Amino acid sequence: MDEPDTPERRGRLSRPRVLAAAVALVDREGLTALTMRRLATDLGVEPMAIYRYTSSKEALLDGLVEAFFSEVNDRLRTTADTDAGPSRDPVGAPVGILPWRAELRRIARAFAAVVHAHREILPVVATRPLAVPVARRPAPALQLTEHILAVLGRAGFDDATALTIYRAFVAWNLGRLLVDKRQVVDDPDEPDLLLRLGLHRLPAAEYPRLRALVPKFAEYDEEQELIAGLDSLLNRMPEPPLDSFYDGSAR
Amino acid sequence: MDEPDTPERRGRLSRPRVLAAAVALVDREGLTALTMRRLATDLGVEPMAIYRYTSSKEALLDGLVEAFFSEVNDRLRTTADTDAGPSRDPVGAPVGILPWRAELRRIARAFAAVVHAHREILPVVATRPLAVPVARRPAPALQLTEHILAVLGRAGFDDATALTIYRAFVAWNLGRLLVDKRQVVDDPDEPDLLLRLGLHRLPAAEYPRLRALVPKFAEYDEEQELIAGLDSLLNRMPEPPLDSFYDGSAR
DNA sequence: TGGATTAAATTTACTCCGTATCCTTACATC
DNA sequence: GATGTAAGGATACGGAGTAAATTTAATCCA
Repeated sequence: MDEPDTPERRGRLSRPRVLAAAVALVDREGLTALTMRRLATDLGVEPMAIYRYTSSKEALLDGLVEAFFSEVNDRLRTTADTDAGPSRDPVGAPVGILPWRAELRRIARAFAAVVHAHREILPVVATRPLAVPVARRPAPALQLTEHILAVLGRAGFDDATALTIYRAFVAWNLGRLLVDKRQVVDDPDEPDLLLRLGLHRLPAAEYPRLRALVPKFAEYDEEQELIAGLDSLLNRMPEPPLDSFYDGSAR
Repeated sequence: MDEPDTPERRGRLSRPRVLAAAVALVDREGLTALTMRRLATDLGVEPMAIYRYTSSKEALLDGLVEAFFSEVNDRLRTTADTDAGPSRDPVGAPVGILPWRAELRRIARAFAAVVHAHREILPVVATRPLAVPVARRPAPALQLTEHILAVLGRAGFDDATALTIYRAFVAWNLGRLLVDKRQVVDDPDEPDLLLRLGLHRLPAAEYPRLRALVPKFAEYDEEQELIAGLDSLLNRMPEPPLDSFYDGSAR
């Protein structure tokens, strides 16, 4: 009523724009800053306008998951670990080229990279599937699942084994990242290491080992442990009956 | 002002009582039902009364984590998988008796059992540590960590390896349970399997493998996969230099 | 015994959140 | 140009978390 009706009052918004703003807001100020009202302000719009592009706040969270997996898929499409031509598969450039183990490693790395690129996205990605049935998951998430199952199928695994591998793969990735991202430090501004870790709060009598080890909690190579654990989980999977078409390196 | 001042209007509340009510409420009606006001009603008290026992709602969530790990520890104390006398250790009955692998298996099972006993606790247990520094975690959680590190120390692992095992252990347990508890079904009341799974929502053209496999998503043995994966993660850990005092069965 | 002290719980009230409902505006179409 | 429609705005309501001040009841000490 007051605004000079700038060029496009109409058509400012779109689902991608809304999701992008939501992701940006969460990245900048954390999950608790993500409110419909705040997001509307960021978009220069009244709160209710957002509801044209997402039906509720819960749906908006699923939108974050959607954006997350889109980014994972993008990364898989563009950053091939190997040299191979393009592919028909919506996910993963070098389809059918990499042996299945290597492809799963590649996916794990992409997943981790996107998690690290968005500091507070992990809790959402880890917990929303507890509330959303498979068939209603965001398309990009389904595409990645489809891709993984396709890779395992092509490698020759039967259905049951493919699912077992899939579950182990997802569980390990999620669990690892949840552990990697756990907050260790108490007050990051404190210069003294002991105080920073809040060690004075851990009585040595009750927690001797913990007290001794906490200072080392953050000293490890995340990627190395991610891949090492993944390999040990995958190595004890029964080999596919007619493997080694794409993957001659079987253990 | 109206109530007949039943025996004890004073001293009705206590931290354990508040936490128990919170757990019960979440178990009965889910996490979203847990509001300060609702919890107060359940306790027969005005909302602000709760703040004497927890400083905020976030603190209340940490209280849930506290209650959770208490229960895990209780279970470890009382349900020994083996016959051994009592122990001084606050956690785990047969201290130093079980080889480290078996003890970790026992803990994993207890953890899973408690998760399954409280349908909506997992997201809280999985994500709160992302916000709470180690030194401020609830005592029961710290006790369990201490116990695990002690077991690994006694088994002869050096600090770095013990931490690596600890991280892998926690990550696997959390990840597995998050995957186990993912919602598969769309409408549980629908008698037709296809509709129940919402398969009509998954176009076969885009998701051929997914569509074929979703009906088998829930057909697996959770405990078997939990333990199998745990074993494969642990088996590739470097053996402790002077192991085999308690654990002669090393690989 | 009886007032003072203190702990426990209530009262009141404020701000912010999600969102239902209704309304206005501008564009596309004929 | 009338009309239908889609995008966004205005208004409003109930419920959430919680700060602050207050009442109530037990405890302690004279």
